[in-house]
Amino acid sequence: MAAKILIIEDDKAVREMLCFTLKNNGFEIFEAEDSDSAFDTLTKKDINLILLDWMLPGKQGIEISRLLRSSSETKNTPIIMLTAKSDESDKVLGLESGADDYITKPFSPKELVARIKALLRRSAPQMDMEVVKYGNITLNPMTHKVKDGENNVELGPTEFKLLHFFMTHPERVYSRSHLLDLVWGRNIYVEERTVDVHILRLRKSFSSNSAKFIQTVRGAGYRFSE
Amino acid sequence: MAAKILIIEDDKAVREMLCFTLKNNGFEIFEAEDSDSAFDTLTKKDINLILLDWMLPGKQGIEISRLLRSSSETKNTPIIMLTAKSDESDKVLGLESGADDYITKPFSPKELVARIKALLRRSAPQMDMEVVKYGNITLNPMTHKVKDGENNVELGPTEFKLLHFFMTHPERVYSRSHLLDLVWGRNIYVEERTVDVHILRLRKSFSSNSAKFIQTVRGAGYRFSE
DNA sequence: TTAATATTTTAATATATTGTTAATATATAT
DNA sequence: ATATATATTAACAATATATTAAAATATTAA
Repeated sequence: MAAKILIIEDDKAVREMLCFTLKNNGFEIFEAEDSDSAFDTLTKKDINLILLDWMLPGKQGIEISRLLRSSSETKNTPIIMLTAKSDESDKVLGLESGADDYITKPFSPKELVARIKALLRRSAPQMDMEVVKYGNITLNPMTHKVKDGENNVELGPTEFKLLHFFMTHPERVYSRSHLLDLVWGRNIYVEERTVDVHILRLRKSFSSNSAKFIQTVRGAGYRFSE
Repeated sequence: MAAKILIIEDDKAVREMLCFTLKNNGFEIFEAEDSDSAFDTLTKKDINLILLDWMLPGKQGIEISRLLRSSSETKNTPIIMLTAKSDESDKVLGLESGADDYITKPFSPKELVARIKALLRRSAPQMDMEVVKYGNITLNPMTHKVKDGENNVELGPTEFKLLHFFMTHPERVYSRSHLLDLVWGRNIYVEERTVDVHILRLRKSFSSNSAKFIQTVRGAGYRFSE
């Protein structure tokens, strides 16, 4: 199934160029030239990724980005910012306002497509809203609740994401740096040992019977498995 | 085994800073201040990643990048470009000429290390992720699990690597020093007798029926065979 | 906004596991 | 029987992970 991409860009020429490139690469494209039509499309269509021009008239770019991040509907939809040439402070602002990646005009179609694919790949697990069960553990991504048998388990956001990742990717071993990439995100740079602490907290949150699923594989990383 | 990184940078101060940072993070560093010494090192050493200053005198940066990409030896070696502050057109040029990532000066050591690790991870051989079977033994590199019939077998990192090597290279005798090279890694010095101990531990981990595959070839080394 | 609160990250330290060596025992070949 | 190679054992060195606590960030509520 082709991923659905929404392009928010006021310049018609740029919009059509993007549209052409991305359709050629097998994506399904929706276009919006301003905030209103963007949110209109977002409520009607199930958009997988947003390409957002940072330079929309009247500081709309940053506003849209923040709105997208605060709405539960679009909270996890990846955003790629299109920035005009090399204003570094804009990039920082953009990433801080919730964009997942940025790309600077002019950019090569190849790079754009590569970044889109990378982002879609990365966001795939988070888009999963199915209830997941493993042993006595039940995790409900919709309600954001976790149960260990009959007991509710309180987890911080990171522990929740980590557990969700493990439960949707059981059995195989992930190194600390893989986990940072896959759970924390790719433009985040933290120490590898940080993972250990979150693993510890996850283990502490569960009964020993359930905690035993969270396994250390010495020299390799961690694994969620029986 | 430490990854080998080649730094190509004409400014001695920058080079030494990079060298210091990266050595502190456990990488093995080689330095070159121009194209010639760079290619000299590349032919002699088995370099895993290249840090290339884009701003080398006389457009050398782009030339080196293209040369690296056209030589079969270095075609797949990841390159990170060091660009001076935010010249966007250079970035595009750089990525198109074959660099895998770029980082803009000034950058934080943490970010640099994170990018290097991410790139090494991506270029790391995914090849030996196949499940291997021999007799009753099953080894799964993805899950890092080993079974002897129905029983799970717990192995330390070195025993795991040694068994994996044997299972993917059966029927042939390997001397102790050959095994040290191939399983432990090159330029690591340990006593040959160390191999014996790991062989012993491997044998102890399995039922006698499976352990018999791990065979001593007197005067020659060890062999994994029926 | 600011203060209060919660969470994440880092760093320091403790603990556990694994790796290496060396000493000794056992086996094999001549 | 002797020399040589491998197996076994056990000590301890080197590494990796677990744990704790404090500092840095982010979030929430007033």
